[in-house]
Amino acid sequence: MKRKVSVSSKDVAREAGVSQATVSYILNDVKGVKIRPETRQAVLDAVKKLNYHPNQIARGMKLKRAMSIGIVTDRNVTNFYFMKVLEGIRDGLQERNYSVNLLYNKYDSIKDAEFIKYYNSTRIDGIIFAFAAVGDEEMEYMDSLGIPYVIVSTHPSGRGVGEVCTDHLDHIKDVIGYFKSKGVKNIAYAGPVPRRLNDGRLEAFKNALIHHGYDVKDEFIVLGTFDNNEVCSSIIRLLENRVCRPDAILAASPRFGMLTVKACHMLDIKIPQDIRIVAVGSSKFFELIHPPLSSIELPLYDMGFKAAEMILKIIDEGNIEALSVLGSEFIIRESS
Amino acid sequence: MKRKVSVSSKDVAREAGVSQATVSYILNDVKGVKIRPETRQAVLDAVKKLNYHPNQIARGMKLKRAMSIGIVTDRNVTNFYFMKVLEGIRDGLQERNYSVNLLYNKYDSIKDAEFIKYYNSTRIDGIIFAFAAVGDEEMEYMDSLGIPYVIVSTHPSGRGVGEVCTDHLDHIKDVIGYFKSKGVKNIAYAGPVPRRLNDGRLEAFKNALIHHGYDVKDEFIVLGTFDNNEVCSSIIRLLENRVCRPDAILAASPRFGMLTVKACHMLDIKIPQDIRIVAVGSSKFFELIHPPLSSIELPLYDMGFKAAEMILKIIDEGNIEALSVLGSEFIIRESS
DNA sequence: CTGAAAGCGCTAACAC
DNA sequence: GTGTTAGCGCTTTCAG
Repeated sequence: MKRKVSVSSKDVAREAGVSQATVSYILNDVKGVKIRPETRQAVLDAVKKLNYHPNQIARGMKLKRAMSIGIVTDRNVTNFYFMKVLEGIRDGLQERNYSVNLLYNKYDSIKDAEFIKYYNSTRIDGIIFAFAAVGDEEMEYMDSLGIPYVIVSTHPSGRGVGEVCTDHLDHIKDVIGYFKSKGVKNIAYAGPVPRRLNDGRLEAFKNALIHHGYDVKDEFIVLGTFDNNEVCSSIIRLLENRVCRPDAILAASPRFGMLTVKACHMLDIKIPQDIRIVAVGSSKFFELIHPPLSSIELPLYDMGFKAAEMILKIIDEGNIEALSVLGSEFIIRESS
Repeated sequence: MKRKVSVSSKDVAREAGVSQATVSYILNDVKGVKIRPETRQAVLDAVKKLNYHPNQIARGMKLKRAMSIGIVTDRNVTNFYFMKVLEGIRDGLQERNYSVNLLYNKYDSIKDAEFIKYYNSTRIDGIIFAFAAVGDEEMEYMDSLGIPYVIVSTHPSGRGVGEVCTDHLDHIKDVIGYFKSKGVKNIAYAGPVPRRLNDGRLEAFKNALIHHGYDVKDEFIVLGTFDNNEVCSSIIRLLENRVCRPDAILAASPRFGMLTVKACHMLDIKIPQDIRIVAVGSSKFFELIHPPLSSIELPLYDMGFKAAEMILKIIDEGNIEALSVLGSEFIIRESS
């Protein structure tokens, strides 16, 4: 399918009786160039009359910019997190007329990763990693090539630059405090087996227990896998513990939160009467179950928006902003 | 931040001792041009040595192609549907080296919709609407401009071209048949108030009832809004009906499925002993609740992949393929 | 088989 | 204030 014959700035220039340069000056509001009002008006009229749209590809070529940012994610990312962050990214980039180019994080060697190729071939000007597993090796490689990038993550890498994350772990203390205020005696933890060194959830939990004067008991910590059934069984085992059953559980992710509720349903344990549950993280399904699940909500949209601002700043100015930490919020629903 | 000085095809040509044209021929595998093996090898070596990557922006300019497809969605789309379709689209486009440009479906007048602007300024070569509300007006406008587009939707527009959808409604008959085989007497329906003429869910339900010899009873049809609490209350009212309680429910969407289960939990109704539930649609949360929810699963990934193929075909050949209908599948879990 | 050269639509010195 | 002009990096006739 052929594109309609496109009208170029040359056509506009001819129509308005000025030069191409003048058209460019006016349309891009170039500073330091003064244009007579009637000239400007003539050009604007011509633009409208001819229905002219600057060819961004040509513009990009001249400026050596793609006007596009690659957003890379792992394929198995929690949809909700990613979509929400994406919304923020989108809006942040949109303000500056950058577009979102969706990429996946799949490669054998970083050298032939898709996002590297895209950068090298000028299809994107920078990269935002949204909940993608980026290791030191990757970051060093990108640094060595001078590729602008920003990481948005729940587990900051600790590099302290080009990164946006959240203080959700700090709120675990609030949750434990809340449990305590409700007279809870035994608090359990259900979360994934830590797969990264900087996954601080379990540690934050333990510290919060100690902070509030609870003992840390290993039998109240269940670490689960990718397999939902396995996780569910583990939680059931925890809850069937006859000696001493926990009367509160902190679930380290939305998935573990849902599965904890599921386990309770299976055992006919009443929430929150028999057990209180709070999940770390956001999901729109928390409201769709009974009872609605309390949680530490992440500022996902804002994280995306901030990441967009950051990457553009890096591209424009070359200086990398410090780690940006945005605030999470402990939302009490009916499960706690 | 400045890009590293880029190496161009000119550099490669010089290095290999050939002309730019030859480099282009070799790298693009231009048919009808025979290259001597040693020349080809020399160029390939030079490419590797200089770490050359063709500038896609320049290429796009010459070819009058952005090598990018705009994916537009409503902002409030069900994440899971969209993400799954997106995966398919992504893989389909990737094969042909097209990239995914994410756009939102927000505008006052179609004339200044973002996706129109993107097309006009050569940032995208075509559009895939993924679960976005596109009306006749929009389609006519795009047709008049000759903009290539494809619609992926659960409710086909009936135009019969440039569209991919699924036969999930046909499986409603299977669900009712399944209920019947289990000795179910009263089947209820819970779904959203139809907002589009081509939303055939309720009608498919009624037809399926009749087909299997059930009566259509209005008091067993609950139509809900965006408000989850309202919907839940409506379903509870349905279930508290003393005269005659349904012993099976077809939920017309994942959200309604979840809310139906929630209502049962609130009333302590046992699933599937007291009531059987099946939802229309896909969600990864069906496995995270108790009991796991049976459903008619949509071929989301394949729909996306197909849409990608279709849009590229339209762009390349200008001819629009007929409506493509992909198969859904009734999956029995524990709730039915 | 390979090279020279034109030009896609735009921006940005540099002239006037 | 506005016009002239030289490319950006690529593809593609057209010559040889």
